[in-house]
Amino acid sequence: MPAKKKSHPSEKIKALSPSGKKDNNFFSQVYEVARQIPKGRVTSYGAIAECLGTKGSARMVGWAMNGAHQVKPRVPAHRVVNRIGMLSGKHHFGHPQRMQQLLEKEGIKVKNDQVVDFAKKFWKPE
DNA sequence: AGTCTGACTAGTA
DNA sequence: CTACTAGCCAGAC
Repeated sequence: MPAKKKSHPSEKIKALSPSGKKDNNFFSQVYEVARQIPKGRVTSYGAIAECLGTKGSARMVGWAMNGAHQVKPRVPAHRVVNRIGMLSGKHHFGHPQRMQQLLEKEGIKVKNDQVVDFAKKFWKPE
């Protein structure tokens, strides 16, 4: 029975220790940047990673996003897509169409799992 | 302790 | 254009 148990990184976040954990710091940074994404804009994992100084570790950003669903304050993970504007993370939402719906609700047009005018909607973190 | 996977990206063939 | 590889780093087994 091929049942791969995918643990969510958020478990760690939820049980974060105020004492200080470096992994938690990285996650927090990702969330912080993600929250700065203006409504109606999107960004890419690589952009966030670069902003954090960990360019090349875009995977870690995606991994951090995996736990963003239950992090408080809420993180607009739906505004984060891959470099070509594709909703690569839609499968990680409650429903695969949830992400697209959230984006369209904010004025982002999505077609075929891709953000329309991605270059115009793209927002680069500071 | 070694191996595999992953919401990524850039480069090469 | 597509296919594959390497780098990245944390977590699960």
